[in-house]
Amino acid sequence: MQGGSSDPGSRPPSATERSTPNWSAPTAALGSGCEPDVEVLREQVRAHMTEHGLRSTEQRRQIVEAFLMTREHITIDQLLALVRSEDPRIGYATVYRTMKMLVAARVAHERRFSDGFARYELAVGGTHHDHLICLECGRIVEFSEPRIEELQDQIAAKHGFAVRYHKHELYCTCLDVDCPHRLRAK
Amino acid sequence: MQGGSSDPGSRPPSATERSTPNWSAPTAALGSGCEPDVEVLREQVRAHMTEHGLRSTEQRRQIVEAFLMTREHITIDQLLALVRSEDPRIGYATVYRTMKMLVAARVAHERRFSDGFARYELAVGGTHHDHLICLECGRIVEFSEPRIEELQDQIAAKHGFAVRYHKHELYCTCLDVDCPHRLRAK
DNA sequence: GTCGGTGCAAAGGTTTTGCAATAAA
DNA sequence: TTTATTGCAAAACCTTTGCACCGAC
Repeated sequence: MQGGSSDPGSRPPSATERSTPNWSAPTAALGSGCEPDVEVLREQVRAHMTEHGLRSTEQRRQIVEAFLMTREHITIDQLLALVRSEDPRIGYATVYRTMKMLVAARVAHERRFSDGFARYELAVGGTHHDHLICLECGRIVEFSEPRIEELQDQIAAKHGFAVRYHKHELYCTCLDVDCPHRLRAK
Repeated sequence: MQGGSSDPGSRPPSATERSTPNWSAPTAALGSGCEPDVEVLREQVRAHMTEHGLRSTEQRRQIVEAFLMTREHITIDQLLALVRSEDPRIGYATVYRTMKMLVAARVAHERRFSDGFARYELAVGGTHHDHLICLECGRIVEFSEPRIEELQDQIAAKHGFAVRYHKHELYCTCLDVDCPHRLRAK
């Protein structure tokens, strides 16, 4: 569905309207219990920018704020849509560049699941985790299992390697046939 | 086949010379002990083509044979280089299309590690496995660990999901400082 | 006034597709 | 002859980059 975009000319010309896949709704806020300490992250951004002589612009502020309010694995497109609702003139490239900066500041993690879109999540504490992605309802759930990490290290060692980082993604379907999140029938 | 050009011009014009990364040498043959039953796979291809009314062309034969002789996780570029050494007129698109066919015939598995290239491996029996990729020497080692699979299922179930497929990649470095495969110093 | 940031367009890099020519059945 | 396949070029697709103008400091 194209046409609805509030600013046609600001995307790469060849790109037809991108449809961010059903994975992960772009909701900006969520009210779960455990809020990561956004203030700490905000301060981390500030420190990084000062340290590197980066300037504080209105666009950056908006993009960073939109991202910090997010509790989802958000795509560039979703983030762009969010900030454009406040200022339609913000461009793609700025969002890309700002997210690169946030990754460099260790405030965001970049994830690439198998749908071709980069996604960003808050880098909360030292929490390492992996992901479960539902193929039906698009939910992305984080998990961490020390026993798996342990087995990984053993496997690597057995072959003469040490694990530096890993990628572990479980592509799933809902067990509950009536899952309210389900988007398409199977 | 048209076009007399023996080689240049057969790639997409914008593409500068592609350098397949250091991962996985394109060697066509290898003499390890356990040869997968290539004859079974060949028959599977034949059956698939008959069943779908696909025609047997010289190009397809060459590409399929080159792939079946492979014991590595081969990229399109590597495969193209192999078949071009026999017939320089074979084009990119044909290799892509043939590999898609082999995946459909369940003779090849497509893998995408995090370097942007699709890789193909023989689909031997029902063997499921995951991969360990060395960041230094480029080796790709297959592993399978039932205890991990089990934990995965438990994790998914705990969240109300069932695993359909998964991706588990260990990016490693060699433990042996003098690893003969090492390509670059750390 | 400097120099980094922004927005746009164009380019990168891998994969896919449209099309006219070609060849398998 | 009919219809699938080929090779080429161009397009698709997400991301990055070049550049002129703009704005933070």
